[in-house]
Amino acid sequence: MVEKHLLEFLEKLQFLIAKNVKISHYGIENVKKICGVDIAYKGNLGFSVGVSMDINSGDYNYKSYVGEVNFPYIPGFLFMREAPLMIKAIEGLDCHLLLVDGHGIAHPRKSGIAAVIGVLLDFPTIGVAKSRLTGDLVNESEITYVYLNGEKVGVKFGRYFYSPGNKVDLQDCIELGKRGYPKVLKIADMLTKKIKKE
DNA sequence: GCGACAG
DNA sequence: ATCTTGTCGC
Repeated sequence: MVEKHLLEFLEKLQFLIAKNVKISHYGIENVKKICGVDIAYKGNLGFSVGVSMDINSGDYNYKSYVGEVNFPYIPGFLFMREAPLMIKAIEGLDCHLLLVDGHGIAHPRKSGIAAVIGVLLDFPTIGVAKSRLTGDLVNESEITYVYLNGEKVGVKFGRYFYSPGNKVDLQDCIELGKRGYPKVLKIADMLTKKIKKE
């Protein structure tokens, strides 16, 4: 159980993170090496894996980190549960764009886990989620956007949601979404479950 | 009060 | 996320 005053405090931090999110076009068509991070659990143990992949060759290498996780999952505060271990797993990896399992600014306070990690590391990030957290879906010329308070904060391709974390824009998310679910995240997810079995 | 609710 | 076999569908 997490006290109300702590969540209110965390909300203040999220507003500060959101204020520091930089939305600008990155141009992911030029990205050669991309990273992805995910986590799997076994009780209170979290197994996070960060993968760095060469877009052209498909070659990749990864780093993992195991640690105890006690903060509960609370919609809107996922970062408190997963960001610490995710950051540990990806530090040192070589790439210029990081994909995070979860939302970016498609969040009630525009501070999803991909935005938090992007701002803390001052690095380009895009959030890729398997389901909706907030916002309304609106179709506009072949594309499904996620609207929050009259603003486009993400897009949906297939069954996945893509939203800016930091230093990228909606166009980058659209270009990523068009490629289908990122292989680097699929590999991270696979390694994450494999490692927890050992 | 009721429904929604990333992983 | 995780607990879990076979099974319906593209």
